Amino acid sequence: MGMTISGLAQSAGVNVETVRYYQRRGLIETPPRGAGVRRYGAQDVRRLGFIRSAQAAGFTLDQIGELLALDAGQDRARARELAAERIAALDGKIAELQGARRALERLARQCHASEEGPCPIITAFDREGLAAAGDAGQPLG
Amino acid sequence: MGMTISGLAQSAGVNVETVRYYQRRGLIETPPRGAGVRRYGAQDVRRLGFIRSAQAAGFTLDQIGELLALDAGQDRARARELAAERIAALDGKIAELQGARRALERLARQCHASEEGPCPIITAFDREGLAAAGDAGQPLG
DNA sequence: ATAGGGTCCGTACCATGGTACGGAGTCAAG
DNA sequence: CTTGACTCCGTACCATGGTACGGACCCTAT
Repeated sequence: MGMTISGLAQSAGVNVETVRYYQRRGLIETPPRGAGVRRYGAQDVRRLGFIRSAQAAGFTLDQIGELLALDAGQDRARARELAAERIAALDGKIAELQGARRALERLARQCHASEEGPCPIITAFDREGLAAAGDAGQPLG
Repeated sequence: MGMTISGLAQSAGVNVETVRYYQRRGLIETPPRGAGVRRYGAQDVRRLGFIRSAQAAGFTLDQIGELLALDAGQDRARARELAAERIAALDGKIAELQGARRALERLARQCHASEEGPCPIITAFDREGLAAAGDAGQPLG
């Protein structure tokens, strides 16, 4: 007769409270109570797994809600649109992090190079910001 | 006699409330009130600029607090440590995002390739997670 | 001296993704 | 039939980085 909420939670390695949170968000359906306690099945396990996978791809819970709705509606165009948006956002974030990484690494190398004078890692932020530490950074806000 | 809080905020392009927030966090010192109103100088402008620059490198406000406490360049070893930690964190995050990006792009291409059957973008999450962009599944609960 | 604007301060609220708590109900075992 | 574990539910709280609001106060110009 199916598992209880703790079994469902365990199947995905999440907290019971997290499952309940997803229910409140409308991502997981809340089955009717069979004699006081709700019972969950393979359907729900898959749905929870879907949510965790989509989260790993960087979708927000709101977007995942939309993906779940698309599944019912067979709207491939919209699914592609969401994927494209996500890819663009990922590209932007990756470039930003790479810029910060390059600048920081350069500063760390400079700091290692000499123990004289003030630390370049600190003075770079102080004087001109990360971007001025080299050719590396983006003009980040 | 220096600028008021709104001048300081403008100098860094931030909200007055943000400056006050940084004061509460202990990142910016709160000067004594001269005749009812606090006055800020070049020191404070630089400090605020420092905070924004370090933020652009992905440091959290807590970490920035520590950088500030390193007293403008005295403890180089700790500064390098913080930078190294940040670089490692950035590397991890970049790899994660790149993985998600690659998987999503592949799914989007598959989805474009045919209009038949269920959308691969959806079924990939459903069946096995992002890593395995395989074939079709049943609709979710 | 009075209107208007800016400042000061506590406090509450926003998004995001949960986590924790307390009381009541329910269920299975002993 | 009681004990202990689990469930249900509302609600409050956590981190993170702010944003907004309202009343009291102060500064400057008219």
